[in-house]
Amino acid sequence: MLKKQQLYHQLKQDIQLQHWAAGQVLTQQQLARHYAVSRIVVRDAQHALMNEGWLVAHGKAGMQVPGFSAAEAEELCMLRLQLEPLALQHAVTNMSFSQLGQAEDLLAYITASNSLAPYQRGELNWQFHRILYQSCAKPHLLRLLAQLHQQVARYLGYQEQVQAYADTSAAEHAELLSLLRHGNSGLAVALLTRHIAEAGALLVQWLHKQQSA
Amino acid sequence: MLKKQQLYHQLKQDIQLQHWAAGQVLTQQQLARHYAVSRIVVRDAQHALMNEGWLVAHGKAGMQVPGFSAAEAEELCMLRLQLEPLALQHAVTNMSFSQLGQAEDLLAYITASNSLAPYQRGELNWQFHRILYQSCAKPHLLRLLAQLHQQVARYLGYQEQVQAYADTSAAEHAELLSLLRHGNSGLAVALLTRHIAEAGALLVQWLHKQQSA
DNA sequence: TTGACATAAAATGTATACATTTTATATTAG
DNA sequence: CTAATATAAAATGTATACATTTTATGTCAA
Repeated sequence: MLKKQQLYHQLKQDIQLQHWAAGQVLTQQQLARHYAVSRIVVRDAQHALMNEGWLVAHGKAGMQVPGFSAAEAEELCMLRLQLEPLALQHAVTNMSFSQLGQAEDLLAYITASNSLAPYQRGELNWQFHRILYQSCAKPHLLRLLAQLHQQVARYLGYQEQVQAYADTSAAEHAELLSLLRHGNSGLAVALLTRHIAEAGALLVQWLHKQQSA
Repeated sequence: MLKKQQLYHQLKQDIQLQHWAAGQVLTQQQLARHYAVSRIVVRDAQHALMNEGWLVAHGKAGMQVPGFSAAEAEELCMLRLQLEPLALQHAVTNMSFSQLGQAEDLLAYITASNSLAPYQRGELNWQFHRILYQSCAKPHLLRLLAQLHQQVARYLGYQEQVQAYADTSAAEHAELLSLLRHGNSGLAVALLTRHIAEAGALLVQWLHKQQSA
């Protein structure tokens, strides 16, 4: 049941795994034949993925698989940098210990599971951040951030070094939680800012190297 | 032809004109019967409007017409405040005189047409701002801003005082263009910030009065 | 009366069929 | 040979029909 969700996830995964190459134009019929579902389902999945940046409109017919660019990654990182510290700032005043606990559980789970696909790791990472921002009580801000992370996620399958960075990231996450638990919100926001900038810089740098190779 | 676009605009307008009241749940069948189109078309229009905040998901079936709240307006304004000065900052370095000219033409048109519906006025206002931001070369930022303005637009039909504020707004727009034309980007960004904050404060204040009445 | 359960009604998801638009192909006039 | 145009192929938009899920209704036992 719920073929729409199924196809949505399948198609997203296949794009990430480069089963459909960047630049390729995917038509409704093509996908409907390939996945053996009706075009209606394909249409819905395509629209959903377009809203999340996994596909881009291509003239009148078909949708195109977008490529990767350092400039885009840099833009996405800049937007995160502009919005996430703000979210945390508004969230700290209402944050509960139960939320901190949730975040700690998730962090423990992430560090424990050492064989995650980049996609899953990215998703869990976003869930961790979202727990921290949740209590900011700004639904639109949270929605924009969710979108941004969706689009960043597109790059994660690409980024081999995620593994190497995972330890640093987890350590910073732990420190962030510690600062929040002790009510040191100023330092927490500063650390978060540095954390996002760092991850973004690594990704952008890596993309530049790829591009020149 | 293109019934989808037609229904999309019609439904959006009918929501803004409160033909469909806030809180009401709109089902596919209901709308399909009312507008005499197929449910497929309704589905597409509903999804598009949901992505823009004109409708919100309502459990498993139907979509709900959202209400208005000062808190939401304040949030939207805060996000504009956080992102638009940034967009202008990145845009000024690449801005061309032809773009400034476009903006001036649009401003002249807006001030000349004195009998615009709130909806049209809001749309033109966004187009003016977008011209200024265009050359920032940050497609995702521009997309987020377009979304934000879409959602702010929902409040414009509501705001009677828009007429009174129109003159102030136009004057500030003119001053903004003047500053940009003379390369005074620092002051331009500062003015833009004040401009957005001002408009937001007025709207929020007005909503609070409405709420208490 | 209340609550659980069976049943009917209604709404949405999905597939197929048809209409329209777009795109590619081939043909012909210049 | 080029360019414009007519024509065929393919893709999307839209409507209808069917399947599944959800929601409301009503009955019956405790």
